[in-house]
Amino acid sequence: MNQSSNCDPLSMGRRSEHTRRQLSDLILQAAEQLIVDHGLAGLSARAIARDIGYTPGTIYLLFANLDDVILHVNARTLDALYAYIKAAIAKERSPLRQLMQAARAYVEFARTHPNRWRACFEHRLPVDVAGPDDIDVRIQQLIDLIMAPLADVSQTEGAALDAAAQALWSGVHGICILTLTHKLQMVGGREIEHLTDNLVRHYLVGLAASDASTDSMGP
Amino acid sequence: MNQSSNCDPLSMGRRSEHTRRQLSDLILQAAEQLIVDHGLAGLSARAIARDIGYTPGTIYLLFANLDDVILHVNARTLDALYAYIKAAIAKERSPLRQLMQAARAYVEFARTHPNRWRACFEHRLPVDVAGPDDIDVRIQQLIDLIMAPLADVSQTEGAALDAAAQALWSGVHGICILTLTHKLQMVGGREIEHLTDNLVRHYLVGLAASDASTDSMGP
DNA sequence: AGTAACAAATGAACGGCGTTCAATGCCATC
DNA sequence: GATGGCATTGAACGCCGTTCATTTGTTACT
Repeated sequence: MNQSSNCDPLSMGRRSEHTRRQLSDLILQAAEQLIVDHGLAGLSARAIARDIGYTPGTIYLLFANLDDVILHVNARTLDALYAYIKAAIAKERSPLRQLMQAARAYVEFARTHPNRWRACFEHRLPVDVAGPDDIDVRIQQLIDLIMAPLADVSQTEGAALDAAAQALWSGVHGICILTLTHKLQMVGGREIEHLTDNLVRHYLVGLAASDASTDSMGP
Repeated sequence: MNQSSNCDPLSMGRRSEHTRRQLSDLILQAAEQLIVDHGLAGLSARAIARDIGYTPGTIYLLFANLDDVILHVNARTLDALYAYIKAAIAKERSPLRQLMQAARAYVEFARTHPNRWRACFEHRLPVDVAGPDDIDVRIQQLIDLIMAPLADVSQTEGAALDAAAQALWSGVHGICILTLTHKLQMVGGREIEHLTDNLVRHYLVGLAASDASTDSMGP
């Protein structure tokens, strides 16, 4: 009656040379490699299938559609980005340096993995699903990473702190986007790191100055 | 021998109900409308042809390919954006207010024409043509718009001024991107305008403060 | 051993895409 | 009227995402 035997339920498949989990990983790895090599535009179900030695239909046994695959790849990328920034922050002690290093880590990740990074933000879902999916949650987690040091540096809290974190993070993001897509003419030796430092430093100075003059009335 | 007659060379066409120029405009208008209605993903040669009453092949008599069409639509969009920001700046006198209004105009344009605006930055060319095309030139013109007031406010010039303009403009751009793509959780009543004001104001304060402490030694 | 049951995987098919190009149709001219 | 020649067509190619009836291989039970 019951299917309990000495073989685990995961290997119940008939022709399966791979567990569902293994196959799922294969697909995601192949998809990620295609994105790395040729960008989001280079991703196709047929290309994935070719690379893993299956047919396109197999992908649809494990994922709802290609968007679903992309979402999973992007989730992995954002996890890696999260870990990278977290490590960068952990290396520093002073909140100010933590913020600077976080920004630099973000930029460096985007520059090291341009196609994976861009896929996270270029991928446009169909009109549906306004609800915050996995991706949006992960992006919020990225922003949360800088909340603590930003609170220290700016002496703000609550909504003002949230706003500052979002503004700062968006700003760095904008620099990455425009630089990676070559929309900014980088004349001379000015590099993306300089722009990032410029933005973060001046923003933080201004933020601290504004707080000092409005929030705290002084001791 | 020569084709000179009482009819202008533009109407030499045989079955043509439209001048090449008219037909080109028809195509661009239809393409723009498709982008407005359904985003870049909603654009296709067949859809354009259907809307203007021609066949897909006709498009290729006037444009090299669909990318070429998109490039032209984007150029128009950036021209409109340029005019919009320029008008916003012209309404103000003080450089600081000019910068704030320029940022707000940018945001407002992106919010009013989200699909057209996004098309300018989502469109990814094939690996070729690194050379600065029309689009990049127009983006540089946008940045140039804020150079004069920024020079006033910041008391900087040369490379430092360029860097400040790029950093500030990229920051506002990043806010637009993340907001329009709903990657930022906009909790409470915080809106994109508040974020923009926040970024611009604090950045400018910090920029001016840094200049005062480094560049000019003070009278 | 034989067989029934069943899941894994296939591959053909559908409609749509960008793009090309020989063939067609229309017009101005001779 | 015949002719030359360009504007336009529409069929075709090879790609795409996605679906699903069919096949195939494995297990479980007789």
